[in-house]
Amino acid sequence: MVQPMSPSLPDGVVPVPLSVDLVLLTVRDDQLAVLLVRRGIDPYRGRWALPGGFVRPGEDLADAAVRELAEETGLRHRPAHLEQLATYGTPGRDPRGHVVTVAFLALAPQSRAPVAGTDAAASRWAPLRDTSTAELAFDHAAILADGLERARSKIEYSAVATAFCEPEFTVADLRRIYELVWGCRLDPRNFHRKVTGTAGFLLPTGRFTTPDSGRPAELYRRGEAGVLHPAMLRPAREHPEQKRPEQS
Amino acid sequence: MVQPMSPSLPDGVVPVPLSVDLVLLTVRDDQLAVLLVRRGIDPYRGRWALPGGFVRPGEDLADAAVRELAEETGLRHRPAHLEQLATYGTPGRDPRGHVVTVAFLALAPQSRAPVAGTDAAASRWAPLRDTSTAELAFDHAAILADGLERARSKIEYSAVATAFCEPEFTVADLRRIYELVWGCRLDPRNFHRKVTGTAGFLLPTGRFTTPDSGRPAELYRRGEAGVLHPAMLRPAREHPEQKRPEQS
DNA sequence: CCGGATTATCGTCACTTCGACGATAAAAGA
DNA sequence: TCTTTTATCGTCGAAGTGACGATAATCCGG
Repeated sequence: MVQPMSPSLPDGVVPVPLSVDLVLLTVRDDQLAVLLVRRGIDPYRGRWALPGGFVRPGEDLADAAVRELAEETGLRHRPAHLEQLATYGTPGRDPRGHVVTVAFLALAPQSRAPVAGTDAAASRWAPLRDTSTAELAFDHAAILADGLERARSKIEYSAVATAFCEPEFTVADLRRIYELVWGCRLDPRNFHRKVTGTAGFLLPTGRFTTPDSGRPAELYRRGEAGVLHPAMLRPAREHPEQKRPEQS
Repeated sequence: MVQPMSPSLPDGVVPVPLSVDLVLLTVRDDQLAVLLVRRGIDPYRGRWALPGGFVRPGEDLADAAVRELAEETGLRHRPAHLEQLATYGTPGRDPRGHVVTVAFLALAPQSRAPVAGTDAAASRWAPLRDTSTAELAFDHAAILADGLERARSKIEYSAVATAFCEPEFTVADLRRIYELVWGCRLDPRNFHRKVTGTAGFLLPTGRFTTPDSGRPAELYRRGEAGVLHPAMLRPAREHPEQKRPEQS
């Protein structure tokens, strides 16, 4: 019996189909939105799902996520932020058998995330406030909920909220991100004090916006600081009911 | 052509061997320690590694982690805390080919984690302060580092540090956990104020220890609160050099 | 029984940060 | 000029924290 150069796997190991799925969030039309694709094949044909697909042999997980995103939605750019979310392997989550999926959370500004490439009907930005997540394929509603919760908690203590912003943005732009992700209103004066007072968070450019109304605001770029210390405090929910920010 | 009852996978999907690995931490002999097992087969035969093994068909990931822990080390109890850490799938991390592993972080008190069952030489508690992680098999040194960092950050804002403790413990016991996990000294008075002042963190039992020296301390149980708000603050490192707590 | 040693617990105080909110600045438009 | 709008700066009390003094409750050795 010939031994291969590299040791072989133990007997009885049953490999499993492994996929990646993405929760890609952006802010679009003053709403937090998630990218969905319409499934063209069974199971769940015609249903909306998170973009994703199967990992190829020898492919890194994050690479597979970026590749699937490009293939399914034609997005050219890497998302501004990409991190692993969790792995879902509960038996029965896929009717085709024991399929395990590694979910990623991605954040991108609207300018880097136009939906083009494949046909427009196959993918869309779903605003989160009025999307019924119950209709998503597989366990994607749960994955989306986990991704949202990760995003909500992560902007508390890190600077990833800038991943939603264009390269240059105002303090009000950033505040709107926090308000939409958290679903609450923030005091403009305290928010301004917090973000401009944290060393390394924002880099002033010296240039200003020319708004239709109101005083011009200074433009900033992301700073080097990856963490916020102390953390930005999410206002406590007074009531269990979801508080939404008002639309302008 | 006969269609099966459940839809089949697309052509070209190559399944991947999927394993689970555990970073099981405990406090033992006044030191933070991780459970390691000695590999009996190639690759890395004879090297120390994190406990783990391959996921069986139709098996849930967390179940696989608990099963492997029981099989390899004879631990009878579920760890007091078990959470998914991350999934590692970089090509080349396993010389046998493209093996993807889902890592878990587990915390347990020493009383629930004696190493027995299989032979003693096959598993051991490795104290973290003087263990060379460079000798671990596969990419387990990186997984261990990620698990440690997760534990360090998670005890800041959650009550999982009590997972290291016996059912009843003193404030000093809990403080020692924080000191060992963070590798620093904490002020006993401020720590006491913090943990007893956070509603729902600790439940007083009314009973007391009978120590060899010093005033008796009250015994507490874990409370219902899963989160600490505001968070317990980890002292800032003044210097990049690692500060270790002194031994008694 | 009386200090000393040891550890637990309570108090104090200066400092920082935060939430609430008033005041001012810089633009557009009437 | 006056109002509107938005951005930015200031102020004040409440709460949390780090540093550390004071007290309490147990040992042990005289």
